[in-house]
Amino acid sequence: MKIATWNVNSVRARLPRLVPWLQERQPDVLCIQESKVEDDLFPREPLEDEGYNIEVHGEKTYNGVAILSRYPMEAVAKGFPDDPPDASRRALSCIVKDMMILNLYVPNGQALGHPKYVDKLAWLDRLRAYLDQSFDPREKVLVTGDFNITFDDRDVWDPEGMRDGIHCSRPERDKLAQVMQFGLADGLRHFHEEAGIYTWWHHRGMGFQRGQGMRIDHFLLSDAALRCCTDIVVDTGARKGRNTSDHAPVIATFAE
DNA sequence: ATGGTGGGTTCCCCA
Repeated sequence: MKIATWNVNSVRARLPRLVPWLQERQPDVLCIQESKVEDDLFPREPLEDEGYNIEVHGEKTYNGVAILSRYPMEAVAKGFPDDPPDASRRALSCIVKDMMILNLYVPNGQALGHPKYVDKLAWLDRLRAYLDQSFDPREKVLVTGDFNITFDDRDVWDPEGMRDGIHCSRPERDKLAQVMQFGLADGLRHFHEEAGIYTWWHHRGMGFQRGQGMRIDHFLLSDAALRCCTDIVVDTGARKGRNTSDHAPVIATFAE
């Protein structure tokens, strides 16, 4: 089974890249972030035509998550249990086969000290509480999406310049570590230790062409999920050329 | 120190 995550930066704008990518890579499940569309305007038909069931939790203009799955999705849950009705749409979970999947779009945070940064840290506390409340670390649990946080210097093209920058600061990394302590491992690092594996590059200033990126899209796996995972790779090919997202997809493969 | 690009739907916000 192949499970992928991709911040598409608008699912409607990305359709001309997304549909051929699905045909080429044939993931069984795709977790989408930044769909940027209300649920009743989500482009269901061209994706259903590729053989996917679709669950959405979106909003106008900003944020939004969705899951495409060739297998039935059960126990679908939208947002956090304590979300107010107007909360930004950032979390969507379901069970596929025996895997609990949680798809996240973690707040960006903008800059250290910004009110959005404070919100980001608080949101990560609520994520940990949600895991404690609704997930079982002894089961196969897969938490994926755009975390907007790097783990360490290997994930950053300019670690010195970014030392206290957004996505790299100590408080963000500490909050991510707190989430991991639920019983989750950084899946990609189980297979690939080298520095310079990135999932995001700025659209500005030829970031991708210059190799100026960060690894901020992750697969966090419980022990049981990690045991049946055989590899996790970034599909940098999807970041090449025109009309791309600023993120590349990440693909995890599991033994059946 | 600043700006550069891209998406949405704004007369600017967000990443």
